[in-house]
Amino acid sequence: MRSVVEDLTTRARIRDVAIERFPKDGFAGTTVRAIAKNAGVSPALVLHHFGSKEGLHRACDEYVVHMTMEMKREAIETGAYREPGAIAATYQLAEPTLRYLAWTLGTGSETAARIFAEFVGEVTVQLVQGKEQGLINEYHGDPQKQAAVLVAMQLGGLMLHDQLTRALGVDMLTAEGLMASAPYTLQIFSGELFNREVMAQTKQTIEQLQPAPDAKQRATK
Amino acid sequence: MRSVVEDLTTRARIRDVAIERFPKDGFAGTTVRAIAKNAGVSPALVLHHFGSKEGLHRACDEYVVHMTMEMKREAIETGAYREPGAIAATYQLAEPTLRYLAWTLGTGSETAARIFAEFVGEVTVQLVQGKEQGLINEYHGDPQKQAAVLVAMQLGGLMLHDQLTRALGVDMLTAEGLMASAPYTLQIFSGELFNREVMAQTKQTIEQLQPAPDAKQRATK
DNA sequence: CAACCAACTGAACGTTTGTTTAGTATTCTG
DNA sequence: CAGAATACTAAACAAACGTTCAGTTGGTTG
Repeated sequence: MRSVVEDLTTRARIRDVAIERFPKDGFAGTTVRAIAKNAGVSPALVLHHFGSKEGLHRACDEYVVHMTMEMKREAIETGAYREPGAIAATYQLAEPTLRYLAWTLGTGSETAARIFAEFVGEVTVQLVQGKEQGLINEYHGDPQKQAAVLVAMQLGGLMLHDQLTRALGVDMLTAEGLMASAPYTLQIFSGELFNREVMAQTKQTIEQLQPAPDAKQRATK
Repeated sequence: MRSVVEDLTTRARIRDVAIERFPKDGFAGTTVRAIAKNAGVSPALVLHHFGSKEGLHRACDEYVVHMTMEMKREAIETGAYREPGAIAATYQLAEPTLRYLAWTLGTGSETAARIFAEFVGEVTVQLVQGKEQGLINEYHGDPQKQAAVLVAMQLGGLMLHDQLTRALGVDMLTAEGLMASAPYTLQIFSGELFNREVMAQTKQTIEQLQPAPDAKQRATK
């Protein structure tokens, strides 16, 4: 909606400050006055540009969603990412944007649902297409559900970036951090971590405990 | 610290209301008055019991951490959980407790770090011991780092419970939800999802791009 | 029964909150 | 260069905030 050219305006500066502060102190915990002070303007100007504090929140959401989609689209076009997919590309976003993204996902807001659904949709396509191309062996059950579980796993690393950064000793919001964690992720995904027999047995046990996918509406115990 | 017996007091009721509201509206977004109203007491009583709003926050943290550790200890003693470990047992906690846990993990607080480290510590032991017992084939590099990545993945499902609940059609904060997602998780962990050759190639590419684990302190780019 | 202590409330406190309003610079437009 | 729109501020507003304080209740103890 807003072009990149006019994106260095005072309005943009205010928004960028908000994007930085909201994840840190929460929405209610971030005051309009604090944002204004950080942006070097009066509190009234913040509301002049965004109507209300909630309006500023919406503008931040929109911007971050826009940037995320843009980054993914670009990554897909240039092919500059590898399996398991779209999320890896996200890490090319600026750090505050990533922090905001992780924060939003945890709020359970409508924006969070939108972003999650977007990721799931894309990974679903990658699963189905990948299967045809031989990149994917076999997904369990519904590809959309398989994608959702996969996306949740990947985003877990994003949402817990602070903890992972400490554990791995590399900033997880940078490409370097993603690279550092990738071998560990791949070790898990490759099936080389857990013993095959134990897993197969566990899988069988779980599937026996569960009703068949068709048999719905059973009385609870 | 506090026994289970005296845990149905007014004090406990106030704390339980706080545990329910903090994840929903955030710390700053939850008012002492709202908590008092929900607990059916005066705002002054909240501060009488907990000293301050921040004191209430600490009490909630302590309680949830205590319950989490207790649940894990019990699960380990009875052996009532399977790989990949300690996190699965956590799902036996009450739903508000789980929501609070997920929220805290996202705040990056000291409590979050404590809980994460606790999980990582336990999973690390499981990895090392599991390898001796043949349950674990081979972890990549440092077992603690491998555990951290594993824990982050698993907790991703917890933190994104709202989204996963929608995607899978089962409440992810119940044992039923965990069971429903398990086959999808296992499909990923078993190595049956992604093509082996593609993964091996990706792994090799990444390891080539990275310096050897020993060679530290290289100039950036 | 007196003395005490913890549980609990109503009312008020000073502060901070988001927002409004009236007005001043600055920039665009014909 | 007049005029209109836009960018921006200082000051003030009512509402809501966390917290305090003085006081009441109800059970326990000597």
